[in-house]
Amino acid sequence: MLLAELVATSEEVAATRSRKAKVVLLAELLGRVEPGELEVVVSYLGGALRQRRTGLGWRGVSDLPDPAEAPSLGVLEVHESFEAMSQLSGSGSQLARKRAVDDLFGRATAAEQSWLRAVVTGNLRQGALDAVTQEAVAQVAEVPLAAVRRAAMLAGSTVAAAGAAFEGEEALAAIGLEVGRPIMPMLASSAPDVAAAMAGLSPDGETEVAIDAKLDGIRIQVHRDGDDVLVVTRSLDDITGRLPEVVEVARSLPARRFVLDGEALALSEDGRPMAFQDTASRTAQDTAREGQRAVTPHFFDLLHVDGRDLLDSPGHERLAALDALVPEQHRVRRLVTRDAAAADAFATETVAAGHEGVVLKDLSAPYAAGRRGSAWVKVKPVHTLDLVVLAVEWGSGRREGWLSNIHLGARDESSESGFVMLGKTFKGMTDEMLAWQTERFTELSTSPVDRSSYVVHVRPEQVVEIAFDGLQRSTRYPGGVALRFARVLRYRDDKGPAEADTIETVRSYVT
DNA sequence: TTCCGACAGTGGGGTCGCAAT
DNA sequence: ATTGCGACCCCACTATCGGAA
Repeated sequence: MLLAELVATSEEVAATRSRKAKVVLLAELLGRVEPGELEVVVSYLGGALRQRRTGLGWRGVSDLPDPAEAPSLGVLEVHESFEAMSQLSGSGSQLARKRAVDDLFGRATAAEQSWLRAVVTGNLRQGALDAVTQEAVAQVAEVPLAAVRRAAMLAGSTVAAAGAAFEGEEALAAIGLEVGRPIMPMLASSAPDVAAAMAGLSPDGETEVAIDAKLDGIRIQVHRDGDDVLVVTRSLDDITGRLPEVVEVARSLPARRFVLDGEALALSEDGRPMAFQDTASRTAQDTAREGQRAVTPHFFDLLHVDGRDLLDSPGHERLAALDALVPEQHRVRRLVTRDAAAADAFATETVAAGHEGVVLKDLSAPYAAGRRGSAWVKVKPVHTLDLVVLAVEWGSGRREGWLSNIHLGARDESSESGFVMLGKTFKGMTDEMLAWQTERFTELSTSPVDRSSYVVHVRPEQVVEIAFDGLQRSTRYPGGVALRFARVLRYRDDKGPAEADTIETVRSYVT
């Protein structure tokens, strides 16, 4: 199959908003794949290369040769080209990579170049990724969509499930949980507070709900098969070598084969959790450094133990098995209750102990791999500040033409401008707000609003109420701190910049 | 007919290792 | 030794489609 055929389909998919029409287009292309191309094509349709890392990013594809007049590239050729790039390392590899890019992109048409660039940078915006591709696979292979989804979650990717889908429903159904093969982790939706979460999970007030402490670390899935241990992250990246303490704990547990779900966290000497940045630093290092705190596992679910699959078992059964396997010190703190007040008190204690929040769980629900269902609901405390907009950036994609991402500052008398920047945010804005702020910041602009620069500076006059999860150390911003997960709640026209919060107030939020 | 679950898109902060300078 | 880049960790929120109620 020619890359041009795939790119043409991608363009058609992007051109329609109907998801059903996208599925039809993708299915039509999938129906034309040759044997041996299936995995590459499925991956490309979903907007991803088959290589996990190529060493190429936005910079690596920012300076391209002139495009070819006519299409000639085959999808397998493209795959092999990226495969060769992914193998490059060591001195001179950047030059070799640059040559490979020039060669590949020089043989691509203009349309193919922009598609390749989008896929390399992970920015293929065609309104269809994994889920829509799965629908197309199900349609062409004439198997139930639910079976494709389940296989994809258990095999860890849609590509892995696609081959089985074309072999038929039986091959698809044969894909189960295998110890040693990562599955997509179950995710949580969110609620504004514990009461709302309880109301959703126990509407009658009679149903018991599990409440777990939500630890602010790295999600881990731990497989053990005899002496072999595998530790993977949320995106199924293998980090076994970086977490020897976790491997040790896994080997110490009284079972031979199991799959655990949990969170890895660095604790300080007093047992309180360290800042997320410290856990992240430790888990990102290839080898431990001298004098560094260990990262310890805290498990909250058990998916398999010694031949017993628990994925489809209700939560209370999985938790019972978890409690039997894992000692308390390596389990997440948990309360089971039907009492909303008790749940709320547990959440308050948990946050006071330095944790991120809580996750409330439906005890009758199975482990829904890869889904962000309503069975798990997270609740985190939210802080707010009134900050001043210092600049705005032009948006992209559906925000093209709108001033979107705003720069946030707190009052700071010691600084020359009177404000110190704490971060940016594009979150929480409705289309109506985007339209309003585009006009408002055009009025306030002190630099050209003509797109010659993507940042537009404004007079520091507009106050905005910002929600955020906490502070983090920053080397990027002059105040030494940055907001974590900042989002807009509303613009405040009842407050002037002189009434905005100060950097001292900001610093009073303990991280 | 209305409601709501699931997706995709739009980007934020940080950390590390590596290659080039 | 520094710097820029790529890859990964954490992620919130809105708009939209299409099936469920």
